[in-house]
Amino acid sequence: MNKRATTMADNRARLISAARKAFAEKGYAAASMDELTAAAGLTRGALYHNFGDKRGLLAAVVDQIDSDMAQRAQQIAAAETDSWQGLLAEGAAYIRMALEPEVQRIVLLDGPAVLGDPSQWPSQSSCLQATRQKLELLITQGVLKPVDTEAAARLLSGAALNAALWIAASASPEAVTAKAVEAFRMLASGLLAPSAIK
Amino acid sequence: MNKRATTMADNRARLISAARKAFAEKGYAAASMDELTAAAGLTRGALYHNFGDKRGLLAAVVDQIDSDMAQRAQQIAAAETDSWQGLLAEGAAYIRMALEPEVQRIVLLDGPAVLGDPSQWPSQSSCLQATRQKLELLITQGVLKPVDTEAAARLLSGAALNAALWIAASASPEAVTAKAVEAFRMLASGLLAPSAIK
DNA sequence: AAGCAAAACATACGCTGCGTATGTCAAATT
DNA sequence: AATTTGACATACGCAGCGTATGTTTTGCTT
Repeated sequence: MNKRATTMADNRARLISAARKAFAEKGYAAASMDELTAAAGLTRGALYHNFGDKRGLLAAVVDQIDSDMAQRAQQIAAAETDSWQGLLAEGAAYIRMALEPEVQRIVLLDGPAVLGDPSQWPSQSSCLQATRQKLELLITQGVLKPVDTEAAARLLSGAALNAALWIAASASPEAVTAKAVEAFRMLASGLLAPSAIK
Repeated sequence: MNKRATTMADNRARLISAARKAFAEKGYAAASMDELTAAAGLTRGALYHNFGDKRGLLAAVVDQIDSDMAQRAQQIAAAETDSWQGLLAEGAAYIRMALEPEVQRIVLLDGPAVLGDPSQWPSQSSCLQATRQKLELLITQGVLKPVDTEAAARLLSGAALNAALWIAASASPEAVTAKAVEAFRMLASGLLAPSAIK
């Protein structure tokens, strides 16, 4: 195999890894590219060659974290047999994931501010796509009212996001998480078809 | 009256006004303080004397816009006789207000990224407070289930925010706004007490 | 196998922009 | 009227991004 390609892939991975730490700890604006690359054992030369600019690096980092999140959510949702319970579990999972500094600081705060609307990202915000598919399934099953799935997925993810910001800023994360998850379930139940209400 | 105080208040107002424009058009990070102050007929000296630093200016701008929003929402909600309809109208109003560049770019994107959680702002995010009070009223009236009002207000505002980001990035804002408002109403109806469901 | 071309990364430079330290002038106080 | 206070301007230093240029290793060609 190509030695060039492997070392380059390795360097990219190390830069992204260092960026995840730096962006999560200092925030995008305060993260120094010199420190970042030095921590990865490289210089800014490697950075601008691989990612174009600082924004490009953030985009790569966001893409990676977003993929991780979607994968984890997939597993959690798959554990539920009922699709409706799966949706609720997924929402709760997103709220909890959003408590991690990497997710919150990078994906939820700096990401939209620097890169723009999440749905326009190359990853297309995998999380959004996943919940949307789940909603479509539930509608065909007659569990939900025939709502616009993109709209519902957007609002639900937005609700989860703000819940996370709230929890992260609160003094007692556990208690607040419980409240947030309950409120999330209540809001989501507004999508239920009349026949599906227990 | 003091001449010092009046001119100082005037200068503060002019700086905030110029900042609203610059931050909305270029974003917080890309807005130059030299250009900003020059546009207001002043220099950076006035800025650092009045607001401490760039963040301080953003905080002042956010505070002003947030107050404006709350006031406008108050009027809109007051036009509705039914409290429940008032809540829905207020939500729709927030979604529409969030389409304005000043609100979206400054309050919803850069604000949280630079200043942190909105509920910790000096204005305490007036919008959040307003919806929360409305929710409390509706619960005492028996219209809503006894949900935690802070949680519900947070998630609702989060949903409205993401709806706005979605609309702003879309090609046909009108059509998307209709979908978003409908989904918002559906989610909010999840808070309704069983007896209040028509 | 040897030389060549290309690419990955390092080094060096310039420019922008924030924050601060110092200066100045008007206004309020006495 | 003199003095002091304070609002704002001017001047400086420093950090950090992006780019232009240099260097070395790799992979291909003949």
